Amino acid sequence: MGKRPTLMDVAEAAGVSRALVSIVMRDAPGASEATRLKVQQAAKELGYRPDSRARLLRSSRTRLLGVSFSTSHPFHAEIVDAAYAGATLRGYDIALSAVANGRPESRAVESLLDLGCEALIVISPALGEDELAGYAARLPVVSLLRDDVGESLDSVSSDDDAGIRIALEYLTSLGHQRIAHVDGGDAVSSPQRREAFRAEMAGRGLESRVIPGGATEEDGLRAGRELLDDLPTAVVAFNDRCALGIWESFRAAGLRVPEDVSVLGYDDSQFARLSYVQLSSVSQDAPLLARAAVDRAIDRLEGSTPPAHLVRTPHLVIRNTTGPAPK
Amino acid sequence: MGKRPTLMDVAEAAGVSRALVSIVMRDAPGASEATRLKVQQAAKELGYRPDSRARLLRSSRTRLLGVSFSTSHPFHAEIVDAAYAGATLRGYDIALSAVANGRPESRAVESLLDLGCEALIVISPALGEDELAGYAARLPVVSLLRDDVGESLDSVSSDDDAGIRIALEYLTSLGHQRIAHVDGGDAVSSPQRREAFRAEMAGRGLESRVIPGGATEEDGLRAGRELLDDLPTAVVAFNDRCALGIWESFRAAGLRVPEDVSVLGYDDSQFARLSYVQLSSVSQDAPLLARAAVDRAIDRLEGSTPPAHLVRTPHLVIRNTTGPAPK
DNA sequence: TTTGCGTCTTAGATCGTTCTATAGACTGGC
DNA sequence: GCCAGTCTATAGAACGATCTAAGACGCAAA
Repeated sequence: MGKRPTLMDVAEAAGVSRALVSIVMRDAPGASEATRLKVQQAAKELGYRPDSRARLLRSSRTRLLGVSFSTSHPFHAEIVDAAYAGATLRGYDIALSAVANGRPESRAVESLLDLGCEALIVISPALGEDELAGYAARLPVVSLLRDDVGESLDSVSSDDDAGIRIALEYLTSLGHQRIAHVDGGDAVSSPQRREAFRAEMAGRGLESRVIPGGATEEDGLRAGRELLDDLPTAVVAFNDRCALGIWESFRAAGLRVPEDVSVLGYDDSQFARLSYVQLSSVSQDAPLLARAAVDRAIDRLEGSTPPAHLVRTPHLVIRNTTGPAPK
Repeated sequence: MGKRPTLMDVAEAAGVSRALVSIVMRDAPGASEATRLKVQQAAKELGYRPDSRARLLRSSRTRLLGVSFSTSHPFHAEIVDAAYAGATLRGYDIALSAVANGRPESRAVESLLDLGCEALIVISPALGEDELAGYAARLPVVSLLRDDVGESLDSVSSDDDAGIRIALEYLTSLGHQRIAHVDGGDAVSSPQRREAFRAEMAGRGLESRVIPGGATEEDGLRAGRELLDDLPTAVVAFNDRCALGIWESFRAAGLRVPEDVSVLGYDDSQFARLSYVQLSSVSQDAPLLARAAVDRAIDRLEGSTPPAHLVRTPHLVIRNTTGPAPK
């Protein structure tokens, strides 16, 4: 297990100075084509890789974006995926830190800070507004999927009001009047969507019915059973997983979806897209949100724009679980 | 956006030298209780956090374990979760790198290398044996969930032969004779499980039937439809997601599970555990595997044990999708 | 007073980079 | 044939920590 080669080793092998090797490795101007080749050759032979710790330490810019995500939320993985793409496109790199069992968000964020990230993207932060502001005083922080984070942070989120509105426009246009909402319990965007549902229903002169739910299939299942007593013609779920639970409870009761009752999800997650599921859903478009968050972080870093709260409008993806209201 | 405070700043604030602050921050011997308190106080007031880049650069040991995982595989998230726990328990930290869309495994691994990780844990590596060996020549590499990686790497995997054997022991004990296997297509452990199935069935004097499948619900759905023509009494799926697809296809055809046909999954993933799913499954116990991989990496690092191939025996989790063979 | 020996503290080198300033080596214009 | 201007190459100081070796101090023994 030999030591890894350093700039110095390459310099000696190529018969030039350290600085010149550095110049070549960074593709910086100041080296002739001939020496460039010679150095690159030597570097390749030694299997040299620049030590990012040393590199990051010296250069004031690290070009590192920190992303904290949760292992228990598959949706986050889609975002991480898109964030990588967006960052490399703009010449930045991404450092990942997970919120896991026994590893609180604060720990995840701090480890990113120690790594020397220049900006932070926190997905669905559960931290308090004060703590977030504390971090935001030191570097640009973008909250993804949550917007009530105070004025010192950026946020990129999806317009829940619009999402619910679109959903209800669609359902009422299909003739639905008795529409229920299964909420997300104590999940992050739950209150927002619940209130949007109430307001929107009221605006249409319809009676709103809200059942306590949650973010998982289990929660949906429970809520769905509760709905059976007095079946609505359509249900708007807090998210897709919840919708699947609701659907399952209907199925178990011998009801057909969408003939007897329509079920609409939220998130347009991979679950919704499965060929045998084909759940109609309100799409937040994770990749788009991720790109927006990355761009926001970099813009804050490079320009001196003030924090902004970006809101994207979701759109409807109609599949097989919604249809005309039963007569 | 003020600069982050350094050791020097703390030293000045506390009226001592840099080195002393370093000693206090590391809890190293060589400082009196009085100065300790004074320094800690000053550090807290300035909001000082040691710069891990500088720290890592100087000290030869980084105590950093690199973990590469895939964003598209929810199962990996469970492993990452457990890996964090295992590493902190032994005083190590974890650096994460994802293989994502447009970010190949080699890139993920190299970024971990640049970060200064002392050992690597690669989950279900898709890299060639040669490339893996190349990395293994420089630092301990543990392959998780794949064991055909050559002699220079460690591997921690689950005994697929035993898993399939346990599954068939169980099913035959319930009276099943006509058992089909839906394989994983070109997924990593697929050939292993397929051959184990063939061998085990042959050993029992039963005719084995193998249907090409895959790792997702879609694949299961397709395979399940194929099975309908000549229905077996039990199906062993490549994994849980595949099993769910199979189940779904049976359901669509009006068949009851497990009364008409038993369906057995593999992985005991979160999907299998869902209350309305309750899929019987062969459990690989992700947390256990993750812990084993972390321990393996650290042992290699600290002792000078040679690479080993650890194999854990999976166990059966019986839920509601398997039952006695129909008469 | 000097020496010796802990304990506490410090200056200075070091890790592998990047960056600034400067030294040489050419060109070309007059 | 000399000076300005460009290009290439180098030395040496950062970056923010750790680590080694040696200095300052107090106190007991010679």
